[in-house]
Amino acid sequence: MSDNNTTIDETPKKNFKHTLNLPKTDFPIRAGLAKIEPAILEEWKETDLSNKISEKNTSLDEKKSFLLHDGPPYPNGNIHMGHALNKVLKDVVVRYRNKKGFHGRYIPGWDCHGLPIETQVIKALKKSGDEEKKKDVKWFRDECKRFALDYVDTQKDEFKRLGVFAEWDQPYLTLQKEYEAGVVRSFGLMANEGIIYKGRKPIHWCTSCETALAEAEIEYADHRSPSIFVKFPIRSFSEKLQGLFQKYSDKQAQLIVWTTTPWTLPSNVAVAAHPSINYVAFESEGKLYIVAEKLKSKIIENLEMAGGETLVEFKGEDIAGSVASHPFIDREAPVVAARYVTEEDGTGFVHLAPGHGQDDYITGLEHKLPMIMPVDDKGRFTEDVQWKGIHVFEANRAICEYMEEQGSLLKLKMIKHSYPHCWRCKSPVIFRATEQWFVAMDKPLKSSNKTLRNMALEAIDDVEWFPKWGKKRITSMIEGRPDWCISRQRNWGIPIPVFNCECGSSDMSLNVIQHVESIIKEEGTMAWVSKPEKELLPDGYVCTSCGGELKKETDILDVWFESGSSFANVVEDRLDHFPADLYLEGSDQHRGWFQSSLLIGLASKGKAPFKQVLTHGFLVDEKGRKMSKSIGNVIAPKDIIRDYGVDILRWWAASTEIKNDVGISRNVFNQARDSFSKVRNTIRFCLSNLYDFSDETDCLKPNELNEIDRWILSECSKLKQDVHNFYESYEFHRLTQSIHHFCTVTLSNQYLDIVKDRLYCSEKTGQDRRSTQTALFYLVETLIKLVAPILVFTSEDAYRFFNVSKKEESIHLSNFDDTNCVDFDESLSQKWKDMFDIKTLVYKQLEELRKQKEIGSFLETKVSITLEKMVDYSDWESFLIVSGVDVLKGDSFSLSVVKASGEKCLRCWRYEDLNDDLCSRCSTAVLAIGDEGENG
RNA sequence: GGGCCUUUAGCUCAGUUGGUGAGAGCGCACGCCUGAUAAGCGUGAGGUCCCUGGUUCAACUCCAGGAAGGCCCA
Repeated sequence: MSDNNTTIDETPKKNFKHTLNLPKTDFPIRAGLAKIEPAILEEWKETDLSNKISEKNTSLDEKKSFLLHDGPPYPNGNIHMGHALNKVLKDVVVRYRNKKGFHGRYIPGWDCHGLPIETQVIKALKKSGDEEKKKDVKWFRDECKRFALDYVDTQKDEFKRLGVFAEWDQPYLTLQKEYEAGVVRSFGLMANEGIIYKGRKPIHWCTSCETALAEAEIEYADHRSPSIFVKFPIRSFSEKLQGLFQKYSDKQAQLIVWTTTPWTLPSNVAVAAHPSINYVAFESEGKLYIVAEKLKSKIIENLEMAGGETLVEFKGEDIAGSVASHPFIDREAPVVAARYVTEEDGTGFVHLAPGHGQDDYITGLEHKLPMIMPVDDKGRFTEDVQWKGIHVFEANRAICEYMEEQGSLLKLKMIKHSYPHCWRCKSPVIFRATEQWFVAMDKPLKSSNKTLRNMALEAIDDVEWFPKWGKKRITSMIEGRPDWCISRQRNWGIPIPVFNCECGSSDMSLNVIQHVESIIKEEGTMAWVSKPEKELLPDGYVCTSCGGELKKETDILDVWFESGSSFANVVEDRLDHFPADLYLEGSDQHRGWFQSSLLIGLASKGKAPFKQVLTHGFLVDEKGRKMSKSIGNVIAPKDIIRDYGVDILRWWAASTEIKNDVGISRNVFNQARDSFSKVRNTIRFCLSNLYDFSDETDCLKPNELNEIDRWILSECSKLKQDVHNFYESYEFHRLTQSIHHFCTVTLSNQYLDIVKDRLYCSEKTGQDRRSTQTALFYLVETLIKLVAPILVFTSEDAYRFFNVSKKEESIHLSNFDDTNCVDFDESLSQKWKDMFDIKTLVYKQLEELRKQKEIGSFLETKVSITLEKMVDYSDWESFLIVSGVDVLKGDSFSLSVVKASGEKCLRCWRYEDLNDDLCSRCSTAVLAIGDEGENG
C-alpha cells in the first residue's frame, strides 16, 4: 500500500480492490454477432456438426423419433422474412426435440416445378428476345430446371446462414426422379381407388395462341363489347310466387338479363338471382318485367320504357325454382339462387353458361346444370350452333341481330371495359370449358367405400391443430371445395401418367402406371416427354376397350399435387416414418399444402400424412399492413442479419406471437436486440463469477446451500418446467418472455444484485461463495441449454467459455437434463415473494432519502421493519443491500429508514464501525488472503 | 361479397369458468452507482381493454351489430 500520491486536501485511501474476487471472463460483453456467426458456422461445417446432431439419437426406437416434414418453397428468388420466420421456427422445433433426446431429422425441400418458375424463365426469355425457344419443350424444361436449381443453391445458402440445421446436402427437390416417381405412385394409387376422372371445366383460353392460360398470364386491358339487355320469358313461377303473380297471368312476365358477352348465350342453361336482394315486377306496355328493385328506375330510364308501375315485390330466394325460356333457343332456363349476383350493375339477374365462366361453373355444379360448350380451340362455334364456324367475338353481332329480329333484345350499346387479354399475343381471351382431370371428392373409394371428403373430415378430427381454429378453417374448406382439378396445360411439371385412346377411353390401370413409375424412377419425367408411347407402355400394351393405339396424356399435374405427394418420397421412402409428426407452414397452406397433402395421403395411404399441424401468420408492418413493395415497408432478412445478426432475428422469431400476423419494424428488432442482450449479459455475469469454480470439486450439495441459493435454484426449476411446456405447446413467445423476465427480474434485479456482495467480498473458497457459485453454475447451464434451440450462435459461444467438466463438443450435442438440482419449492417461493414485496416498500422510502440528497447508495442507510408476522430469515442486511436492519414484531406493519452510522468499509462499502478502514468481515477476509494478494 | 382470424399502455405479450381500483417486461423520464461498465440498481409517468348497443347486481371477459387489419376464396 502506498501513500505517495496523496494530495494535501484528500485523506489517503487504501485500495482493497485486489483483495476482492471480481468477475473474470473472456466471453466478451459485446455479442459481435456479425463476426462470430460466420466463424461458428464455418466451424460447424468443418466438424460436420449437423450430421452429428442428426446421428446423436439415431439408435433410439421409433417412439423417440420426431419428424418435422418441410414444406417446400419455390426456388424463384431470394428468401424473404416470411421464409426466414418459417425456417427458424422449424429449426427451433427440431432442435428442441433433439435436445429432448428425440431423433429429429429435418430434410429440407424445394418445389421446383410449376408456373412460378416458368414465369421467371419466360420473363428472361422475353428480355433476351428468345421467346420462341419456349416452343422447344425439352429445351424449355431444361432451362426451367437450371433456373430452379440455381435458386435452390441461393436459398440453401441463405437458410444455412440462419443457423438452420437441416440435411442440406440431401434435400428433396420435386424434380428429382425418385421424387417424381413418388408422385406418380401416389397418382396411381388414387386412380386405382377410382376417384380420378376426366371432366370439363372453364379456363382462360387464348383463341389466337390456341392455348390455356394461367391466371398469371392474363393482363387486363380495355376492350369493346356489346352491352345488351335480353328478355327471358317466364314459363312457370316457383310455388312461392305463383300466388303473387296469379292476377297478372294475362300479362307475359319476363326476367331482364344483362350481359356483355352475347356469344355465351347459346351456352346458357339458367338464370341466377341473388337470394337476399329485393326484386320487383313492373308493368310496361302490357308486359311484366322483373328486375332488382334497386336497379328498376335505372333500367326503365336506360331502356326508355313506358309505364313502370311496380305490381309485385319479393325476395330473390323466392324466385328460385321458377323456369324461364332461353331467349332464342327452345330450351328451359331454370332460375337459381347464387350469392355472387350483385345489384350494383345490370338487372339483378345473370345468365348462366357453366362452360364460360368460373361463377357459372361453380353454380352449375351446385345445381347440376348441364354444360353446353359449342366453341372450338380457335374460338369458333361448332355445328351445334347456327353460327357454326364464326369466331365468337364476330358472332356477337349476328347473335344480337338475330335476337333483335325475334324481339328478345331490349337494348344494345357498345361499351369499353376492362377485359382479360393474353399476355403474349395481347388478344382478348375467353373462358372456355376444356377437358381436365379431376379428383372426385364425393365418390367412394374402392378400398374404404368412403368418399374423400368424408375421409378428410374424419381425419381432420384426429390431427392436432395449432392454433385450434386451424381445424375449423380447413374443415369449412374441405366441406365446401369442389372436385380437385389436377391437370394443367403446361410444360414444366410432372406428366399425368395416363394413356388416352381415340375411342374415348383413358387407361390408368395400376400396372401401367407402375410401369411408368419405374421408368421415371430411372430416367425422370423427361422420359415421358421424349419417349414414344410404346417405350412408356408395357410391351405390346394396347387400349383395353377397343384394342387401338394409346396416346400419352400431355397435361401435367397441378403443382399442389406434386408437393402434396411429398410424404411419399420423403417421409415414406427416405425416412420410413409415415405419418410425419408435424407440418409447420403459414396459415395460407390450409388451402394449399396441408389440404393437398391430406387428400393425397388419404386417397393413397388411407391416412393423414401428419399428426400435428402448426401454422403461423403473415408478416405485416408496425401498422398491421401487409408487406408490399408499393408501400415500401418490406424488410429483407439480409438487412436484419447485417444490422442485428441472426440470433437476434431468431430471438425475434421466437418472441412474437405467431398465431396471428407478425408485425415487423426496426422498432421491433431494436426491442429484440435489447432483450437478447439482457439474456446474454446475464449469462455472461454468471460465467464471469465461475472463473475459479469447478463443478467437480467445488459444487455444494443441495442441502449445503444457503437459503437464497436454494431459492433461486427452485425458481430456476420452475422456469425450466415452464419453458419446456412452452416448447411443447409451440408458444415460443411465452417462452422467451419467461426467460427474459427471469433474467431481468429474478436474476438481475433480485438474486444477482444481492449475491454480488458475497461473491466479491466473502472468502474465496468459503461456504457462502461456493454456495452461490454452485447456484450460478446450475443457472448458467440451464439458461444456455434452454436458449440453445433459439440462440444457436450465442449459446454455442457462451458454452465455450463455460467451465464444465463433462463438456460436449458443442452445446447442440447436449441434451436437456431431466433432473433438477433443487426442485421447485412452492412455499419457499412464496416466502421470498413476500420478502421482495417488503423490499419494494423499503426501497420506496429509501428513494425518498435519495431525492432529498441525504444519501446516494442505499448502503448508506439503516432500516427498521416492524412485521405483524415474523419471517424466518436472518440475513436482512444483504437481502436489502443496506448497512443495517432491525426486524421487530409489532401490531402492524411499519418501516423507518435512517442514514447509517459508522464509516464506509473501504472493501465492501457497507457502513459499520471500522477497524483500520475495514469492517470485521473484511478484516478477516483480507487476513485470510495474507500476503498472496497484497500488491497494491 | 363469403369463410377463418386478430384488435389490452409507445413496443412485445399475460389476463384462468364474468366479481375488490386492469398486469409484466422492454422502452421512456428522473435519480443512484462506477467492483457485470458501450454494463448494473432504484423510483416514476404511460391504458376510452377498437367502437356501439344488449344481457347481468357486476363485462377486457358473454351476446348482437359495426370499424380497421390479415390469410384464403369469390
